[in-house]
Amino acid sequence: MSNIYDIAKISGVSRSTVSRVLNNSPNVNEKTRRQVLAVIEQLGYTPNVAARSLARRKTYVLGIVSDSLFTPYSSKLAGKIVEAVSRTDYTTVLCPLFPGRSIFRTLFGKVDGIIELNYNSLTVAEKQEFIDGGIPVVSFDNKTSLSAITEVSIDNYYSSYKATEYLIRQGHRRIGHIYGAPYFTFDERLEGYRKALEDNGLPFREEWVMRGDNIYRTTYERAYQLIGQDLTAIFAGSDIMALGYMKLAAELDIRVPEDVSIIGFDDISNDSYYFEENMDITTLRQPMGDIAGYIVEAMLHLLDKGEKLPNKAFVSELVRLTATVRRVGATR
Amino acid sequence: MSNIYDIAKISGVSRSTVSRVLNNSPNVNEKTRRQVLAVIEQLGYTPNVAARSLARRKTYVLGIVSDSLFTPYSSKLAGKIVEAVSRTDYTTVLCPLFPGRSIFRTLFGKVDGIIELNYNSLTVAEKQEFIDGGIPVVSFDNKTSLSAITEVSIDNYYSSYKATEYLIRQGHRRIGHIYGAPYFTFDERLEGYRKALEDNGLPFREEWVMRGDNIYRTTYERAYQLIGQDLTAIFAGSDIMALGYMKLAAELDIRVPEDVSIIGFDDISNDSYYFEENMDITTLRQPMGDIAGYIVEAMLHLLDKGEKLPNKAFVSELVRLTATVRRVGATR
DNA sequence: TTTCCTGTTGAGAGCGCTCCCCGAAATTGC
DNA sequence: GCAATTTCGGGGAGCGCTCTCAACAGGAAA
Repeated sequence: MSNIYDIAKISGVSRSTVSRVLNNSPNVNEKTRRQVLAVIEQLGYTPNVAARSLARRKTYVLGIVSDSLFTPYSSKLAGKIVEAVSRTDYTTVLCPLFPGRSIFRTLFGKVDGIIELNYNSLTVAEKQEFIDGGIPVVSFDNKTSLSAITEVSIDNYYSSYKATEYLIRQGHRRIGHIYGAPYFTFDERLEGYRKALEDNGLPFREEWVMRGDNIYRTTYERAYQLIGQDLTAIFAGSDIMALGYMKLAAELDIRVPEDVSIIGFDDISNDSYYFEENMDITTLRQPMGDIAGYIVEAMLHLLDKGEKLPNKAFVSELVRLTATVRRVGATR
Repeated sequence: MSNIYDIAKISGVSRSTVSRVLNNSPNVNEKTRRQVLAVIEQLGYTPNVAARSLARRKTYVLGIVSDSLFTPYSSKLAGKIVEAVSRTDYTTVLCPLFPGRSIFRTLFGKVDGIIELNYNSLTVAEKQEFIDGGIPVVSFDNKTSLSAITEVSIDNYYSSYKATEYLIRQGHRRIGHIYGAPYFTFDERLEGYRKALEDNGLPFREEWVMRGDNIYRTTYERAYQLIGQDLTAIFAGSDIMALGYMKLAAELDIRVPEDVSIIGFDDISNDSYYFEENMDITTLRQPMGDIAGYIVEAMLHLLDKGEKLPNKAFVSELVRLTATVRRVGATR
């Protein structure tokens, strides 16, 4: 491994100049810069991270904290974040949460910033501890309203509004909803549904809203409540509930989408081994790449400029899944 | 953040002694050690990783390389590995594979060791490059037979043997198999099945082996081949194929396990949102925790002692999944 | 008593980089 | 043509640690 001295010697400048080139300082002659750059390229030199960290008193590590990192949804987002971060000077480290041990103590001095992925992975007190310790926090899917934190989320309300409106535009008048669980995500989805009906002069009817629990099986078992209502469309708070409903529909020879149109939420088509190719369902897909990009951007702003980017809620994209959906082909 | 000087000053010794305590060197008086330790504990001091790395010329980072890290199976294993590593002095970093950029060049100098997760995530040449560069490699589910690499895998052969034997013990005589794809994993599973039959005096019959492709839908479509054979049990090369078979069986009013017993492979019950509670199926579950543990142990041996631990193949555990299987309750 | 251990401790140098400060060279203004 | 700037490059110190080497007790051996 070559170091900054080698580069300096070969290119005939001092190590200070090399350092300036590395950190593209403006105070270096264009010719000198090119010279040094050439040598760096030729030797395949990369700055030693440890030395740099030590000198700059920064770790260049971002911690990704999540209480359920290895679920399909989280891991997909985590993957995108890792990828986005790897294009910067930073690296990421996934921090499993160990009960009992203070997360702040384990991480303080080891990371420059914290990215929190799932709802309430960290308590408000823990987040505050990081902020007080000078470690910026960016949260996904959390609503703590700590002013120092950039909060990134899904615009459940507007996404649901759009979905419902889409159904209305298709001519549907009797649209049901499957509510997930008393949790802000599902509340917002319900609200979007309600508002869209209202804005389009359609009544919101309690008996058209099935109170579910975001579980496939239970939804299937209780979906008869909705069947009797003679609905022409269902907007489900999540894909798994949409699938639960569809299972019952299939048994009753109710065809989708001929007899009833379905819109789900979250796009699990890539996660489920079980997704049927002959299904025809529309879902709201989160723009994971954009979300990850914004999370990282917000973190860099906090880190480099000490400046908070505004909170942002991403609107999900309405996508139709038909026989063309791809399935995870993994062996196991 | 306090440093080694602070600790030294407060406990009235030199920083060398503190360093010795930190690295529990034997050459330090028991009383002094306790004194220093007390101060460390009191101040909540943690050694600066960057400084240590710089001085020791080690990064204390292990790279996890995988071409499909964020699939349920891989991420589960990755999670266990991250957890196991976090109990050591090392940390892990997930390395997304960027086509075009040499993985060696991106990682050299940044990691002390490489853990390769999926089959052929790295080419043999790439692995060799790491080894030549002094970076040890531990591979999961790879069979390159590079002598420097500790290869950890599933004992597909013996696991399948056990599963088939289990069926035979249950009294089954007409046992079919669903083969996944021309890939060593499935070849070994087929072999185990064949050998178990043979050892128990049962004939291996080509028409009882369905040549599948490890895809749910396709398996469902082709499973009729097996139905006509009047089999009493099926050993499927993977759970998704088992499920595909079961779908057809259900349509034909063939009950599981009353009419036909099924054993799958890999235990996707925790991954699939769709797993039915009223299913009754047996599967071969990989001992992920043990596997991760051994991978990390092997890596530490390579790192600390420069000594390769033997390759190891883990036998899967035969588990019966019934209504009690837990489903991932995640919202999305 | 002197010498030699052995156990324990301290001091120095250095890991590879950044950043501050200062001087030399190049450029500008008069 | 000379002084005043500006631009550019070099050297020193230091980030927090480890590691080698030397030193210094105090006890055992001679």
